[in-house]
Amino acid sequence: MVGRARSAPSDPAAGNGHGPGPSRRIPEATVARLPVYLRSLVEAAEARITTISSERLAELAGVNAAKVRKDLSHLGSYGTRGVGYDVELLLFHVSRILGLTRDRGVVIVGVGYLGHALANYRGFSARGFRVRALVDADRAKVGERVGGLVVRHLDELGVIISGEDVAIGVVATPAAAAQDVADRLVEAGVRSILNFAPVLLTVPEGVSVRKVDLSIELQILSFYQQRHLADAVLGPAPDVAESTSAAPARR
Amino acid sequence: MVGRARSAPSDPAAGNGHGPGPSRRIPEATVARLPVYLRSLVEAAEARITTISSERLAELAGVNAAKVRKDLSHLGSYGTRGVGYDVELLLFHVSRILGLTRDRGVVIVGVGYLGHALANYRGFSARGFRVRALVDADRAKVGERVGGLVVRHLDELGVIISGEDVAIGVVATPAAAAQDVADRLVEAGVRSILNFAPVLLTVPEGVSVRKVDLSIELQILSFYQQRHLADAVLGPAPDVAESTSAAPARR
DNA sequence: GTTTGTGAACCACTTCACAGCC
DNA sequence: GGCTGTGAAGTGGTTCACAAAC
Repeated sequence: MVGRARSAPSDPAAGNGHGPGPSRRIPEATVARLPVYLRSLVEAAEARITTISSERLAELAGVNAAKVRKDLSHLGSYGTRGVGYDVELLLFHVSRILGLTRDRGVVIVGVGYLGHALANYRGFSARGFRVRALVDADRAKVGERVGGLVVRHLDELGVIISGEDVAIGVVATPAAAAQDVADRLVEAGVRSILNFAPVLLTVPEGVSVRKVDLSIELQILSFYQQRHLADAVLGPAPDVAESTSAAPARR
Repeated sequence: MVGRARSAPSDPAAGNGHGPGPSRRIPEATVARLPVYLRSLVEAAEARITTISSERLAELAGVNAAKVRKDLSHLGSYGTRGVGYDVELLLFHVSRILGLTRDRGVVIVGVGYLGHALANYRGFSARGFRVRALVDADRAKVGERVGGLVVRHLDELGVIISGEDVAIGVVATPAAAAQDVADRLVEAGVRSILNFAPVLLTVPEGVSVRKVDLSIELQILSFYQQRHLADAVLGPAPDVAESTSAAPARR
């Protein structure tokens, strides 16, 4: 999702591979899994587990153990052979790599049903994301109180972002407004955008966009469901099996 | 996300490559992009464009032209050399492959803020997804009217699913309830689940799960933002450049 | 004995580059 | 001349399998 041009072979920020500090380039696929490991580690810590093997962590995260080890090896060498990983230590390093040691301000643009849901979502604060402002283009909504915040007008975006230390912009507007909102966010200095509108946002280099599109997810499910039905009718191929992101078992 | 164990080389459902009907196995990555092409094609059709090149479609979809051609070639040979693709024809075939020619019933489980947002989301019906029922475990919410539907109790799930022709279940409950809800959906015959709860769902083989996790997306953005800041401080490597899912330009 | 960390093999996907067809 | 469809090459990611470390 977030593309990243590779840097030159001589990376000045490259670490030594086991000391503190981020080591080398972390693959995109690994980055996308770190939050999943983080969640599993938090669960383990809450269950008073102090040490965890790649095998067990893989199970909790729904991936394969070799992948866990390779992923974690990109962060440094924080495991102990014959023992496993110290949960608290790993928790700390994964958080650090993800940049979760400092809080990050979030502004939500668009206070429709989705904006309401996001403004009231508890999961954000748990990981250090603070919703600092709600903004809407509709003056009728300005002044309304939602999730402990007062809705402000879109035109104030610039002031809000510089004043409130906002790092991430969430676009929860209709498709037609999304590009304009993204432009304003970028203009105001936001370099990370989470887009819920079903449109392709165009942003300058250096700005990261991730998109969440309900309708696309349903269409993908529809494809596999249809194909599954076809298999059932025609008879599946000798070893056909459909599994899931959730079910690591691929036999 | 939706894993798919490869079938044996001798696939009985394999087509001939250009006639009607689905041809061979379509790569997962391609499936995930088809909805994006579909959206671009709808836009083109609305703009009265009758023919489109892979170049132009790539631009609209935010990918590279060779990828568009390879992706579309998996569906069959629906373009004309020297001309491009007929928009309506391609629209039809992409819809067909995705299984969007028939409507699909959706049940939303969990009528909190997110459930409300989903129940009122317009984007569903446009692609043939019909929200047929809303369900919640909280009896206080049962009977409430949301988005034109009356909330029913979770215990009625089985009856609702068989009675209303529901193909897809959307889990919009708190994390703690999600696995139980998924089990009930599967039990009732649902084979496609869209999960918004921040937990790993375990489902039997043959059931597809796709997950949408807000908090994970924010954490990924956080990683790239932090890394970006580090670059700025240390000075980027000679040809470092950060781009986006939205910006195909990778120079 | 157990479990990590990692080369090497493997696989899926992307991109190139051009033959084939309009 | 223009654009698709596709082998071939390239890239990134996964999985295997085992030596090293406890």
